[in-house]
Parts: sequence; structure tokens; C-alpha cells
Amino acid sequence: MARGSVTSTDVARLANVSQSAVSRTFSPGASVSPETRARVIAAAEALGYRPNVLARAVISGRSRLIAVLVAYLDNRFYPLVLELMSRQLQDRGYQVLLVMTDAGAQDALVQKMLQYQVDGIVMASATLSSSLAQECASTGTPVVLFNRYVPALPSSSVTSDNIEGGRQLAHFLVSGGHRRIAFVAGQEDSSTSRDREAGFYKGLAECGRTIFRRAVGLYTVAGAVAAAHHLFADAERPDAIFVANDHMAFPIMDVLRRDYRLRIPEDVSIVAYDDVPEAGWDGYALTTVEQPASAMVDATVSILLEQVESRAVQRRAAVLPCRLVVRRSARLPRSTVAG
Amino acid sequence: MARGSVTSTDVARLANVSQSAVSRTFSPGASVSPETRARVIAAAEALGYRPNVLARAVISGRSRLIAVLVAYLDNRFYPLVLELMSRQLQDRGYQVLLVMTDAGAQDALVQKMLQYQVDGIVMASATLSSSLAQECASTGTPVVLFNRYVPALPSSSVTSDNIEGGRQLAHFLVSGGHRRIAFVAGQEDSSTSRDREAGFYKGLAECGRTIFRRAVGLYTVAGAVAAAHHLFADAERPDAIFVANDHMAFPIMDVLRRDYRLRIPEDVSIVAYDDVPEAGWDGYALTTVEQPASAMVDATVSILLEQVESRAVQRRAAVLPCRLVVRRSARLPRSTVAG
DNA sequence: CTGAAAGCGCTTACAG
DNA sequence: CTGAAAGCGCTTACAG
Repeated sequence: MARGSVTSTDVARLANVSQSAVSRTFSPGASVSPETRARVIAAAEALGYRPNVLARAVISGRSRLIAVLVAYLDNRFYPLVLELMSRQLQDRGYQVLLVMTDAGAQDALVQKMLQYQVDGIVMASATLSSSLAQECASTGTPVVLFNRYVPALPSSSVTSDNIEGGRQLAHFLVSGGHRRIAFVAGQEDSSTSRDREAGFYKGLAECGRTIFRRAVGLYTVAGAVAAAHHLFADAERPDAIFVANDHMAFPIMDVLRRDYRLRIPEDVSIVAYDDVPEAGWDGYALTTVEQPASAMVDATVSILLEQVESRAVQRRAAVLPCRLVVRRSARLPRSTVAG
Repeated sequence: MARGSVTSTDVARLANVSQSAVSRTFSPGASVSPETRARVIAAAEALGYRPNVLARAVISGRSRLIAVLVAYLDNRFYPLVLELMSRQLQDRGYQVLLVMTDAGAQDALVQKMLQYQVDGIVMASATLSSSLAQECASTGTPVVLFNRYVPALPSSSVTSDNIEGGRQLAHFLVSGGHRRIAFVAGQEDSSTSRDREAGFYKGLAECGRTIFRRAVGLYTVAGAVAAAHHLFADAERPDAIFVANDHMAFPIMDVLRRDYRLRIPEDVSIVAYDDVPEAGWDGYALTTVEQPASAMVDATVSILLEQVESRAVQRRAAVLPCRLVVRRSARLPRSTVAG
């Protein structure tokens, strides 16, 4: 912010109108005569005037700033979502304050955002503690949890139908004739991982099956690699794995091919969740459940802005349908299910 | 921003001190007695007071907001940079305003940022027109161009040594015995693509070679696919390709293997630039030039903040060394170069 | 439609 | 160290 930048008073002086007239000219919907407006605009252009939206925010109580909290950007799903969300927010006249959270410093960061008087908050790939959620609610700042939810929280949430996605994957693997089906979890405390797993077990149960083995990958590459080794340590090995997201599936496929000399899908089938762009790359051709990123972003923005604009915080939950995308990393269902 | 949120006056009343005392308590470095400070803190906690940093910004002329402009987030290099940069900025007490630019609406977006009184601007994967750069300079807002530069502009810039990287790649391919070496450009008007190409030609020339064929990939996946087809349309085909960035190299490798049944690197060698994480995936094992993302971010932040904090805009250019990362997508140099 | 004035929450000389 | 007061740029009743 430049010192000595031009203010509405400077413009008023040059245009020979009151400072209020200048303000009105730049307030959508305020009443100014065409002549006054023209004079003001001309003066503003001459001086290079730009309204200070921070001053406006102090008065109006609306900053038109939306904080988007994200914990990491290495899982490709999140940058894509961030891009879509930012564009949409911008189109609707809001700006995004990007906040990279840390497991530790969450509290301080949320305080900071509230100090910036953000009109709303979306939490993506980051979990909000219940005390913070409470605090946001008490300031009247709407929060929507993106791709996660916390039952105990008063915050809105948008997710895909993780349970149904997991269930479909179970049916797909069972009808593919797999008999030793494993699961690699993400972070144990994340709702996505828990729901995908619950849906998967439900689907297996519907087919009269149970899980063969389970490992935890923490949604990280290193965790995924460790999980793969854990799963294949014994002589009796899985013949299919559902990995809780694509991001972990890629390194797992690398490990299985390189370290265990396994062919995918001939020796072992891999399925996952998200359908990030890399899932379509020939080197992986991952069969996965697509999360409808665009629809999820739409829902998030509309739920959030409705509350921002009505100044009425409320809890809403959107669960969007997902879709199985069949590629080549898993054996295809056979006409008769092996029994 | 909640209406009726608690203000410094409320705190002052409860603590039985002046509003100024409250303000001083929350201004680092202001003089307040320990007793006063304690009373204020206690009252602030009791009321849940949070200083309105927007009001502070209006007065102090510093918003502690840094705008980061980005055109796309699908090339993995950028999300990674964005994460590093945001964390660093946050650690230094700044917040990032994320702005997704469009070829079209750049002007309006820059105006918007300036209205938000951002203290500084970093332009990554987006090009700043010279009139806009001029305008930023005139408001005293420092700008640093990340991974690009525009000679005509008064803005600072941070890049890797694209010329040297291109040059090394040429030597690497020539000593690998390749004879028909092609290049796939990014956007023709980007400094990265131009410099990588210039360095590449320079390296070829040093070996007494010239480019065999050239295509333009526009830094997009679709463009890269088209470029691959263009390069392989004729009977006489390239035996090596330098692709201007990794992001285009992956789809090109897919096309060559799938549509032309070519083996990499036996039939054709592929090298690229960036060293995004996917370059290390076994399915691609891309030989590429690493851009030192972390060092580039460090340089960007320090150049920018130095200017922000000294309120003195100046032009600085940092060119960081890059490094060839040899993997398996290109034939290795032979002891004797074929002549 | 228009201007003078009060006010948003805060910082910052200024006097004590 | 402290408070009263002026002021940052702006919006918004209020009277005309």
C-alpha cells in the first residue's frame, strides 16, 4: 500500500464534488447523477484513483475475503480444487486468502484469518478442531469443510459419496474374481478414509467376503510405500488392493512392479479413489472412483456464499455422487463370479 | 466479519484503561506497563477480542498481504512452489492473496489486488503486461516475476538458469549418440521456453549440430500431444526430443509408446525440464533438469520482502543454478561420441 | 441527487 | 507510561 496514494478526497477536489459523491460513484447501487458520475470518473482516471477496499471493509463489515485452508498441495486433487474454487470465488467478487496449515500452528492461523475479517472459511485437506469451529461460529463466520466432515462440528460440509464409492469398488473387485482383497487406509482420523473403508467392507460383506489384510498409508507417499511392503511381507499375498486415494496408489504400483516384480493387473489388481489426471496416464491406467471436483466446488461455494450473504450461519451437508472409472489396473469382472 | 464484534473500546472499558492503551498492548514495540498490559490481555481474553487488522492496514499503510498470481495449477511445479511460498510468507507474518489469472481478465485482477492494498506481488505462471507493471511500480508496490522475466519491465525476477540447463541437455543428448534431435517449445512468448531453447541450440552448436525438427506444445497437455504427432508425421523421425517442461513430456511419452509403438529410450530419448515429482515415477523415469524450487522461492520471498519492508522498489534479477537429473528416459552418453 | 457530518476500528503524535 | 484527540479512507444516514 503506497503512502500518499490518491484518495477519494483528492478525486472530489479535482471533480469539484463532495467526497461523498466520489464514494457513491464507486458504490454499486448508490444514487449519483450521470453528470456527477462522469465528472468523478474522469477525475479518478486522471489521478489513478483506486478505492481502498480495506477501508470499505472496516465500515461495511464485509471484507469479501474467503480463507481457504489447505494442509498440502502434493496430492493433485487439491491444486485442481483450489484452482476451480478460486476462479469461482473471484467471479463472484470475492478474493481468496490462501492459508497453508500445519498440524501444529492451526490455532494461530485461524486467529490470523479472523483478524483479517474473512467473510467465510473453507477447510480443505485440513481438519478443524472443535474449539476452533466453535470460535468461528461465535464470530458469525461460516465454515464449510471440503472433502471431510466432523459429526461433532456445527460446520457445513461437502463430500463425495465415499461410502458408496467404496462399496462399488468392493463389488467390482469381487466380480473380478479376486479372493485376497486388501485395503490401504489414509489418515485413520480422516472421514474420507474411514467412509471409503466402511463402504468397502460393506460391499465385501454384501458379497459374503471379508477383508484379507489392511495397512495404513497416511495419505503420504512414504506411508504408501511402507504399507505396500507391509501387505506383501508374507508368503500369502493380496491379489487386489483398494488404496484410499490415487496419490498413494501410484507409488504402490511402482513398488509392486519394481520390488516384487508383479504385473498389474495380472498378478495383483489396484483400485483407488479420486481420479486425478495422473490416473489416466498410460503408465498407471488406474481404475478409480472419480470425485466430482467441479460439482464439489460448486456446492462448497454456493453453501458458503449463501451463508455469507445472508449473514446466517447454518449447518448443511452435501454428499455428491461419485462414479467408477474403469481402466486397466484391475482385472475386469467376469460374467460368472468365482465362488 | 461479524457485526457487533468486540472492539478495542469494549476491551478498554472492561479493563478500565483508555482505548489507546488497548491498541498499544497489541502493537509490537509500543510502550505499556506490565500491569496495564496484563489488565488489557485479561479483558481481551474475557471478551474474545481480536484486533481488526484491516483497520490497522488503513492507518499504517501496510496490509501484510502479498498477492500471488498464477495462471494454472495443473503443472505440478506450481502447486509445489505455491505451497513453499505461502508457508514462508506466513512464517514471516504475511498472508497470501491467491489470484488465478486468465489471459483475458488480467487487468481487472491486478486492479482488484491493488484495491486490496497488497504490499507486494509475485507473478508466477502468468505474464504481466508492461502497462500493468508500470502501474504497480507507480503505486510503489514491488513485483517479482517468478520463473519468467520481461526485459522491458522494471520488475524483479527469479528464474533458474534456463540457458545453461538447455545447453547441458544438448551435450547430454549429443554424447548419447543421438543424430536427429528435436525440440518441443512451450508458449512461444515465455522466457522459460525461449531461454531453454536458446541454450539448447547453443549446446548443439558447440557440438557442431543443429536442431532436426521443432514443434510447439504451448505448455499444455493437448498442445504436447499435437506436437508429438507433428514431430512423428514424417518417415524420418527424431531419435531424441527435448520437451520444454516435464508437464508436456509425460503425455508425449504416452503418445510415442501407445500410438507409435516406440520404446523409450531404445527408439527415442526424451529429456525435459523441471523435475516435478512425477518425473521420478517408474512409469516415466524422466531425465530432466531440476529447477531448484526451494531456492527460487527463498530468493523470491527475500527480494520481495526486502523491498516491501524498505518501501524501496528496485529491480533485481536472481538466476539460480539448475542440475541435470539422469534417469532412464534417455540413452546414456557413450564413451566415444559418434561422429 | 447532493453535501456536511458522524462514524467504522484502529494508530499515532502530543502533552502530561 | 498514559489518555484525549486527531486522523487513516471510507460509508451512510440525514437534511435539503
